[in-house]
Amino acid sequence: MNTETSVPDSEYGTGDADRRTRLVHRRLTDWFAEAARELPWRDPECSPWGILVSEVMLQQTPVVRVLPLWQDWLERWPTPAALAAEPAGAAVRHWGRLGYPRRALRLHAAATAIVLHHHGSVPTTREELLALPGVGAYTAAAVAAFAFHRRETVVDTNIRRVQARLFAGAALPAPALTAAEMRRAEALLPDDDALSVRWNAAVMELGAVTCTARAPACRDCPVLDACAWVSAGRPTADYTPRGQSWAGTDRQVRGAIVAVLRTAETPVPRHVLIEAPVDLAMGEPAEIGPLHAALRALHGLRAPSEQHERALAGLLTDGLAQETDGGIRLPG
DNA sequence: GACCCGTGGGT
DNA sequence: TACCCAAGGGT
Repeated sequence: MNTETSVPDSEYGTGDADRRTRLVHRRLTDWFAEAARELPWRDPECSPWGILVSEVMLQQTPVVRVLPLWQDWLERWPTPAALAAEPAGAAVRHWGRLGYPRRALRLHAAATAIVLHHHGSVPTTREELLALPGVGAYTAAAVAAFAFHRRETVVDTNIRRVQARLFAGAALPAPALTAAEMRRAEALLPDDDALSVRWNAAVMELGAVTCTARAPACRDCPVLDACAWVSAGRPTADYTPRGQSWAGTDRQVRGAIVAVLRTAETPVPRHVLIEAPVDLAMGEPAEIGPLHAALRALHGLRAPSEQHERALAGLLTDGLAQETDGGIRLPG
């Protein structure tokens, strides 16, 4: 262990945290200091806006797919004001295939709110952040902690899983976040502001790269000897997660429709979206345009146009699409 | 609390 | 192949 990156005992405080907790604090923050991935939003020069954008993009989306989009996004819209100056449809268009395009809509709305209510600067407190569209309990705490160095109880899926294993001896956390988990996370949070930020980042990182859901790399774990789950013989989870259905669902159709709208230069006639051929021949991806690629995604759906009608109606209701004289397009 | 919301890579 | 999973949020 690199003692140069080790945190002095004094920084851990002498409060009620017991010896084991302090040991885990030190092990994980030391491990993080040397093993952390160099992600651009972790750069000390990264703006709070850059961090907020990263947190929204990372909601339910792996880092590797966020990286290129985050770079493009920040170059195009380096400030909340820059994004707010554009129509919401531009945000959805440049969201690309990141998934959950409503996040782009909400990020645009958040940028607008930041301009209107915060003079264009990302607010610094958890409460203010929580009021922004698309910012929930996790994201508000994460931005307050990582952008503004505040002591916040950050609880994401990684932290939940690590703590379930390390302290509860369970393979997986409960299906939904519980009050008990929140209390445990609060109790584990180091008193010191700066250390608490590192702690949050470290636990999250451990869950992301080592203490993973599927095949945890316990060999590489810096707190292996303190892990209750390992001590218990790594018992399996006492429930089976419900899979996310997709094939044949409205979500699939919505995704295909938005994919068409995203690449369309002009409004798309309604009938093109509703009566998309379900038996469109499969072609070489390099030989077909984005429009056809999206339509191809509809292949295999037994869904009649009724489902397309429903999906489109949902998109219009959600503000992801608008109807004009010429047809359907992204919101203006 | 249950359910819905996209997309693609790993196993 | 089919299923699991990913720095969640909103209703």
